[in-house]
Formats: sequence, structure tokens, C-alpha cells
Amino acid sequence: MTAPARSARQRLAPDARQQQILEGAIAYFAEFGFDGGTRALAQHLGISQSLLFRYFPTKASLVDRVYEVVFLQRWNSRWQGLLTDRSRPLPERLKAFYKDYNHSIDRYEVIRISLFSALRKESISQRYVARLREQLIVPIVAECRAHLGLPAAAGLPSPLEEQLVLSLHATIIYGIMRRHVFDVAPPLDEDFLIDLYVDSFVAHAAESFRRIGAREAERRPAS
Amino acid sequence: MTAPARSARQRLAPDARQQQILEGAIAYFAEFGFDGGTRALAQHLGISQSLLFRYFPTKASLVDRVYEVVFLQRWNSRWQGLLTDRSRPLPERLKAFYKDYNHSIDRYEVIRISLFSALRKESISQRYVARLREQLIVPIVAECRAHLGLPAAAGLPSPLEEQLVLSLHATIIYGIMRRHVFDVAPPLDEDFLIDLYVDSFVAHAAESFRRIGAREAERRPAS
DNA sequence: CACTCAAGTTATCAAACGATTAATAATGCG
DNA sequence: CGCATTATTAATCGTTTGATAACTTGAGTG
Repeated sequence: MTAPARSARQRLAPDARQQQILEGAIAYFAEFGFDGGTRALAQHLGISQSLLFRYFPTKASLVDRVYEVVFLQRWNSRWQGLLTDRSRPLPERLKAFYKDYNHSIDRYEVIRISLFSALRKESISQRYVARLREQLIVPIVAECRAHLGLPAAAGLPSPLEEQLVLSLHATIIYGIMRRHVFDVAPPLDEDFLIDLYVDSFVAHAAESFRRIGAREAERRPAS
Repeated sequence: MTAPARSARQRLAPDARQQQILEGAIAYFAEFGFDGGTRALAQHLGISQSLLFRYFPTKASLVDRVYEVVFLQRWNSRWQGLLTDRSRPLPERLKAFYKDYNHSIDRYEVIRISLFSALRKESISQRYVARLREQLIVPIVAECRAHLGLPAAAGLPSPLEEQLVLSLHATIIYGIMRRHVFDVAPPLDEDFLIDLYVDSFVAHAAESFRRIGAREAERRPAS
């Protein structure tokens, strides 16, 4: 009646094995961080520790592949186009974008590995943040100015305007962090909340931009 | 002309040495995480590695002390009273609270150690989050209902209302994380931004709570 | 000024780490 | 079916880890 213990050693095609190791590594490092040992990782995968080094020459190279999958493979290059498509009203664009964005990064492995690597100050993490700023945040600032009938800013947007737009972004990210890092917050009616956040943001945008403009004018009186 | 190398071995009173180690450990673990080695920590402190174990029996006990200092010592028990003091208008209370809160946790060591320990699922981190919810978030929800003239909720607040209030909270926390974890975002006119966030939140609160009420009514039609 | 006590360091331990080598067994081909 | 190929593992290497033991040196006291 005992299940016939299937052959302890199962042979896989190299591509399949590499893929399996990579996925296992993502799950394992997301749980325990990148200081987790290769032996425990191998045990999670049901393979021997030394096999890892046939497919990845060093632990660091495996970690780098994990970074690549988590950071690069999860970026949708259509986001920027979606955000700047002025044939649709801004609130609609923001809602569509943040629903898609939320959907694509609201995963245990993604958010935790992002944080682990950011805390390590990995360059790939810094590049991700820079990309986020240049391709999403700065364009949203510009779209807000256009939406409000303000003149397009020459050069980079003002830091305060950027910060204001980030406050909307923060709401989404922090919700994901609460679920997967702080381990509270039930999975909840997220699309409804995104509509609410965006509407609240847009409703107050005119007043907020006005106050920021006034603030910056008073900050540099000699212009 | 060479500085007279001060005696390599400097003798300190036990209390002073323990304090010095603790502070050095906070700085070191905030930078490198809790998997950083005891040797490197000792080197940062300019002492020998074995001396650490005279003042803390194990590395884990040192880490626990670091947790205590970062989490418990930075909690102001007057926050709850400040938030629920209905002799002052709600926006004023929220602004005062968040300025103080921001000021007390916007520190490199605090935010990074909080994240490291949350990722490790340390129980002290979970207790902190629970306390945050019970003593700050839930009361703010109740104060918002009162401010809006809504009946006080029986028992716990609705999850959606809680999430809405957390969106304000997220704005503050995420700004701190951007500075100390993602290493972007200049230190910026924070009190001005907090005023802006709170005003924006309160201005739209009536509409937001109304929509949440409607949403929850439709979710459980048979009540 | 010598003596004592304890703060501090050097030297070392066993265990765990990433990584390598040599042995083993599963698979496909003739 | 027998054999070569190679995916896989067991055994092991040198380092580094947290922790301990034995030795050293600074400072206060009679």
C-alpha cells in the first residue's frame, strides 16, 4: 500500500531542468532572501545541491537570472502609450493603467524580491526605479498638467508635482506590500479601490497643483 | 606628524560599551541586513569580534535588542490621544499627527530595519503592524465617520474604509521608503506635502465613504 | 608601587557555506 | 540488447560563520 517511491533520480532535459531551478529559486529567494543557502534551495527543489552548479556557474549568476525575470519580464512597454493617449480622458487612462499595473506586480515573489534587491542596493533595482520615474511618473505629471489646462513644463517636472503623483502610486504599492510583506490586509475588491483612489486624486488635482505652483513661486522669489 | 595612534585597546565602562555596540549594530544591520557577519560588525565598531559575545550571548540576542530599540522605542503613546481629540478639527489633527509620525520614523535605520524584519516575518514586526492598525488606523476611520456625520460603526470598521485610510498612510510611508530604500527622492518640503495630502484626503472623504457604503450594501444585499 | 580584577584580544572550535571532483545511473541509438 | 552519452549524485575542498577558551593589558586600590 505504500506509494512506490518513484526513482529518486529523475532525469530531465537541460532546458526543463534549468527552468525548474529558476522558478524554484524565485520562490525560495522570495521566501528566505538571497542569503538563503544553496543546500536548502536544492532540497526545496528535490535535487542535489551540486546540480545547481551545473546549470548556473555560481550562486550569484542564479540570483542575477532571478532579478532579470522578476524585473524585466514584468514590465509592459505599452503602459507609457496607454498613459499618454489623449484621446481618452485622464481618469479613465489612470484607472486602466493602475488596474493593469497592480495586476502584474501584485505577486508574492515579485514584491518581495523587489524589496530584497532594493535593500541590497542592486543596480538592477535602481534602474527599475529610474525607469518607473521616467516612463510612468514623469509622463503622468505631464498628463495631469495637460488635463488641468496648465502649460507644459519645460524640462523636468517640479519635484513637488512628482511627489504628488507618487502619492497615488504609493497607495497601490503599499497595498501590495501589506499583503505580501506585512502579511495583513485581505485581498480586497482592488479594482473598486483603484477607481476610488484615482477619482479622489483627480478631483483634488487642480487645487493641489495650484498650491504647489504657489509654493514654488514663493520658494524662489527672484526668477 | 603621524597622529599618535591611540592605544589600540580602549577600555570602556560596560554600560557605555554595550550602548556603543547596540548603536553600531543598528547602523550595520540597517545597511547590510541581519545576515551581515559579526566580524564585519566588530570591525565597523573598531573592536574584536569576540567582544560582541561578552555583551550579547548570541547574535540573535543582539538582533532582538536592535528590534526592540527600533520598534518599541519609537512609538509615541500620545498619538492615539492626539488623533481622537475632538476639540480640534480632524484635518488639523491628521496634519499634526502625520508630521510627528513622519518625523519620528523618517530615518535610514528605522525604515530599513523595519523592512528587513518584516521580510523575515519576525513576530515583533507583525505586532507592530497590528498595533498600528488598532491604535492609529482604526481610530482614524472612526474619526472620519464622526467628522462626516456618519453613525459610529458597531464593532470593527469595514475593510474598505480601513483601506481608504491606509491610502493616506501609504503616502507617508512610501515617501520614506523612496528616500532610504530605493535611494531616490530628495528630502523635500515634507510638512507642506503632508498638509496637501491630508487636505486632499479630507476633501474627498465624504464622497469616498459614500461610495464605499454603497459598494458594501450591494455586496451583501440580504442583510 | 605592586597587586587584583575585569575589559579586551588572539587563537581556535565545530558547523555551514559556495564550489569542485569523481562516481553513478538513466536515456537514446545502433 | 549492449553501449556510449550525459544528467545526476555522493563525497569532498577551502572559507567563512557564530561561538568559546585561553591569554593579555589597562585601570583603580591599599
